[in-house]
Amino acid sequence: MTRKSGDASRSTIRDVAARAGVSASTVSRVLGGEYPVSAATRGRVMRAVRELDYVADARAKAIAGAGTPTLAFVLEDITGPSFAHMAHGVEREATRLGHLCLVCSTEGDVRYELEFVEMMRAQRAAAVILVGGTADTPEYRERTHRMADSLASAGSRLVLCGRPPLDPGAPVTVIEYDNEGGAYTLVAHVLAQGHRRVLYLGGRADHTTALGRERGYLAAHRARGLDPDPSLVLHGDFTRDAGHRLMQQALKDGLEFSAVVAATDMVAAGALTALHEAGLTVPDDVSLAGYDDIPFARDLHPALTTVHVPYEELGRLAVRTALERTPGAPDEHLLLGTHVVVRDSVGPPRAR
Amino acid sequence: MTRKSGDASRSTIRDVAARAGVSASTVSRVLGGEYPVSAATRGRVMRAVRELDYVADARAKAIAGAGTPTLAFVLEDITGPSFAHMAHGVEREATRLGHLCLVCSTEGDVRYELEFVEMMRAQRAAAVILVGGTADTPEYRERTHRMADSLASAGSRLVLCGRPPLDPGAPVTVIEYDNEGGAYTLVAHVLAQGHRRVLYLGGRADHTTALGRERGYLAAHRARGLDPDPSLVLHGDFTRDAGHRLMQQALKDGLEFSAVVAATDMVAAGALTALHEAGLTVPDDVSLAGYDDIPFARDLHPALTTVHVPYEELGRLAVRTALERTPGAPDEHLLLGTHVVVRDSVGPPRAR
DNA sequence: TCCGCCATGGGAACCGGTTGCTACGGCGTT
DNA sequence: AACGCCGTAGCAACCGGTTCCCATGGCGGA
Repeated sequence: MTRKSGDASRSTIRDVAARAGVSASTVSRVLGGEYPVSAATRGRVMRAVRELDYVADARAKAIAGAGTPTLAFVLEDITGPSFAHMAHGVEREATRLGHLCLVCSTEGDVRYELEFVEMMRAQRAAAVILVGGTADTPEYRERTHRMADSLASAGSRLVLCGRPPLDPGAPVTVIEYDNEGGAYTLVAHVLAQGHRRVLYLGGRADHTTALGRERGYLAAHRARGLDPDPSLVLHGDFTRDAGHRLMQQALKDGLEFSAVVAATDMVAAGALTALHEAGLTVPDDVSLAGYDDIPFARDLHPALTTVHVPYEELGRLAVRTALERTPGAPDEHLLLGTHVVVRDSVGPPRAR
Repeated sequence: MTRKSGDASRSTIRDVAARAGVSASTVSRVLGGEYPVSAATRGRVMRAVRELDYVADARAKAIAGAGTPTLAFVLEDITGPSFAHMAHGVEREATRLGHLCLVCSTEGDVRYELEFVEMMRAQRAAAVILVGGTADTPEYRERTHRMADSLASAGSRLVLCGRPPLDPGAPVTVIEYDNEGGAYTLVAHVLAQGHRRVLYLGGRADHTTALGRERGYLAAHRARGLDPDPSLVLHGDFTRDAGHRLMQQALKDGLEFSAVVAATDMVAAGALTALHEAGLTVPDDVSLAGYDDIPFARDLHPALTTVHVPYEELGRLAVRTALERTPGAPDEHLLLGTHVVVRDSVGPPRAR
């Protein structure tokens, strides 16, 4: 059992003090660096620190007022590319600003969200960031509003990142992107090619992100004086499997359409495979578009026309905005723009 | 400024005690739930808690011995699909076991790793999990060995997840998968189709993961009595862009090969696009294989033959093994199996 | 040579909790 | 009616730090 030297499970500041022959306050000051300490004393202390391999307990520091601030983010599933990019932005900016990051995923079970936020409040997180869309229900709004109040009254802050605002009055920072606008532009582009029956492969029917995109889909139709056939909007979730399944079903049901807009690049990928499997070619037989512009999108064949969303920037802004906020200030609400990336998966409909 | 009720920035247990007309210890006991308290007292305390919207400071609890344990993981970039899946496994298992998760990403800058681990040690994390491969240098091994000792002597534990062990003697838990074996089987499969010149699109030349796969590539050749042409192994990183660039370059340089094995599905995706752009078809003109089996792989066209790695399981095992470990026990080293999933991107070479 | 100041280090209170030990009061026994 | 027990709540010590405030000692200046 000859471990380096400090084999006592954990040494405290008093152990260091004893070994250096000084008081605990002196050790604290040496480590703090702000207070004048003689070179000799500093040397003795540092040696003791090294010999004991001592690191001050961050929790004790925190409680005493010093200590690294912490920030928390909650998302549904880190595995989804858009979530991952937002998380990445959050994490990068947080560590740039010297914050630690706590993370939880809810696996889509909305009840966990409440629980997690409560834990984060107990951790005295400087901000709690809810990343990505969610199922929107009156109960959700009310619950989340309460969380926002709780957090605010504890000097913390609730941030909605990639999720629409709650009812006005909730003390929240909102960083979202123009979800509906992106879909609108994308679908307008598809319609401009001459398509009249475009299938929409949506996410869950009550999901804020899916709904926003669906609204854009509908608005683009109406703007052209078109009345979209309700039977052309299908719901699933945001996975490639959902896209695959939905597309197969639509084909099997003999739905009539000349273009497909998927709620997500992932969904589009699954749909594309189903199309291929059915012997259809894109975009000659049917056009296909996605949403998110994940790196993979250009490697599909044909390269996927999609909407670019600045996910990472979204995450960065979420933390920056929340952390730099002055307590009295009005609630911020940022709306980032999106743009469609035209690649090869959308073309004119086959002449009939 | 009429916020709910507790607009004082944060209420302490003593505030609650005062409001309920009891002592702080009583409040603690009511909240703890283990100690007998009369119904009347409990009621008064709970009311005060509700009115003040009180939550006990988790850091203070932790320092006092109660408190939620924490676990930390460090990875290069959450944005990579394989990292994301491991992270997901870690996070899920950690919360299942009632642990909080701290996360840091190093952005490939290995120096951060040390810094982060030190912070995690200060946080008294129950375990620190290093997720994914890394650049392997003598300095890295020595540094990491020291981290392991530090952590061990503080009652914590260093876990290597998806990364090979250090020199024996380092107190580490290692959960890795058969990186080399997977590559061996995959390349053997490619060679069995009759290919003799297969291009290897590798990651960074000193990266443990890239190297393991490269070893498998070489071993498979040798097992067949083949001596692979060194000019056929190219290095980049694990992104689709690297795959795209490397493939373009190889084509431009007039390298001769009938199959391509990419270090990663991402790399394969970029390579596939470059191949398409050059007017080549897969697998008729050239075969292509990847590694990782990310969900997207089957949506490439043709569907990608690749090696499946149980990433999520890897993450889960990392935390379970580390947390369930009994202090005296010998160091664990788990090696998970991989298997190749045969899809449509590998075929016999074109008859010449 | 004496005085006073400043540099330096220690003591103790405090951060916000938990918990062992003790004291008190009400109840059931005999 | 007196005794004793038990259920309940409070005091105080402690977790591991930080920091305010004060004491001490060495030095320079007059």
